[in-house]
Amino acid sequence: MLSSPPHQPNQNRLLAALPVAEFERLKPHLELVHLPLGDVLCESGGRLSYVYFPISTIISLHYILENGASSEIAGVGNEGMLGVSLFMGGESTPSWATVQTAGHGYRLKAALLMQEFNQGGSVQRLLLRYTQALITQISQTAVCNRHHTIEQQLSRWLLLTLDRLNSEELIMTQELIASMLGVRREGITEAAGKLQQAGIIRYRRGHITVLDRSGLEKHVCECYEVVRKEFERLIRDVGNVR
Amino acid sequence: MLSSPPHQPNQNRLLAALPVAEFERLKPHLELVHLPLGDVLCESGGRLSYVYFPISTIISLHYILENGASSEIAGVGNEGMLGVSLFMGGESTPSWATVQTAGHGYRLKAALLMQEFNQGGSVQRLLLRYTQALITQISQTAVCNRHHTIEQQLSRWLLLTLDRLNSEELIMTQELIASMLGVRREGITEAAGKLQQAGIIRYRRGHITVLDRSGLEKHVCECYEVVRKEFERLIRDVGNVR
DNA sequence: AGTAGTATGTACGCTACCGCACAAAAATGC
DNA sequence: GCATTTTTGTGCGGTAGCGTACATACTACT
Repeated sequence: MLSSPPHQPNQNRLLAALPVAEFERLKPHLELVHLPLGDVLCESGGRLSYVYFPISTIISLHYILENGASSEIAGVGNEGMLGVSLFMGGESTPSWATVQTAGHGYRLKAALLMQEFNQGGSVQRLLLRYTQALITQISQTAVCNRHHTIEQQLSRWLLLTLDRLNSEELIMTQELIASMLGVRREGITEAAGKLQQAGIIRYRRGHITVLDRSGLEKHVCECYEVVRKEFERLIRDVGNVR
Repeated sequence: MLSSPPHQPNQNRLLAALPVAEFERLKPHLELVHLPLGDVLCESGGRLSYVYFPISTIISLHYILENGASSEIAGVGNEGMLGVSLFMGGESTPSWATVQTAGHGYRLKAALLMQEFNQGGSVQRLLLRYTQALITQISQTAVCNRHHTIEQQLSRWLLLTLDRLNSEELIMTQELIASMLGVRREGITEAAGKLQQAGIIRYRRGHITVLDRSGLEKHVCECYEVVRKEFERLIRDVGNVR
């Protein structure tokens, strides 16, 4: 691996949406970190000492059931942050947070975020709007789990993941995708096989390349678009908030 | 129907959890309303002019898909409120809100709630904690949809509904329950039949009576308990918030 | 180059749930 | 009381996805 690409806090869309004054105030406290695949940032019921603003990493929020089964409820990429339960007042959640795609992000001491949040104003407004977008994502996951096929769900998941990366290629085994969607690995093999035969994706041992994004958009269920639009609506420049 | 039972704002646990000063300030503005079954309080993308604090009514938050299929993502009873999107800053959500159980509740002009919320302090803290509990409920619904049987989900749904009512009897057709859970009506007939044979419930045309609550608790998946505990933890007296 | 380990492909029987069709029973209205 | 409507019961073929088992192929290590 050659030298890392340059990272800047404003590559996180949430941070970038902050007014200049607040952004500059937070900036000196933002610490660039690399998050390796599979890293557990928060266990069920655990407390975060930092909040994370992904740049090139994706963090998965998921549940693990008593029988060992698991499901992702939402993902967090450069459009968002990990740690909303802090300012929501619960301090912990029953979900887990693990690194789904290795990469960089900025972290910020929880206490500092709370300090900003409690001043009200733009930071608070923005974080709450982001949280609402997260609620939409979780809700849509619930509905999609109920009514759509694995192939549709895989398409949704791929598009959402793609939107969070600048690349067309994801480092991701079928096993891992399966555990995100809460289905069998074989189910992903089959669905991915269909997408590959349609010329939409190509994959090889842990690497999935999307060849035809618009083809994927034709395969996906409505859930993708609902989530995407809601993020667009809710986390544009906070100055636009009436 | 004889005279209605007396209703008091503090029968809503969220209102009851407010400090006295804030409660008294809101009280004169709370308006008792009766909500009939099926009433649509908010369509997808619509805005609320009031927020609602259920007493004996239950409001269902649900999605309707393009193909007409639907699923509940969460319910709102006397433990909560309808309208979190207002203070979350989004003003609308892609979900619908309809009355699942007819009954009474208090409503409050959206502007007045916003005024209280924006003062920060206890009201804000409590509402955000409630919103986090709502997120847990939605998340657990997503996971439950994926991994548990109709019988388990029905049990979960019955218990959550019972907790919101003072009665052991729900006015509810199997058709309606099916559309909440996003499954076929026949699936509910079958699952309910099993519960009836086990002596746990009894039903007749739109009335379901729970005979053996602890039996139901043995049938249910873990999802019920996770949601219940999280509500307990998050919306006890707001004075307990550290 | 050979080997161990990991990732993917495939097959087969099984189950939960679906979609549909229709019968039976209970409530409602006239 | 009788007809209509609504709700619930039941049956049947179809299917998506599961659990299991095992084969194949790619990668990495020595």
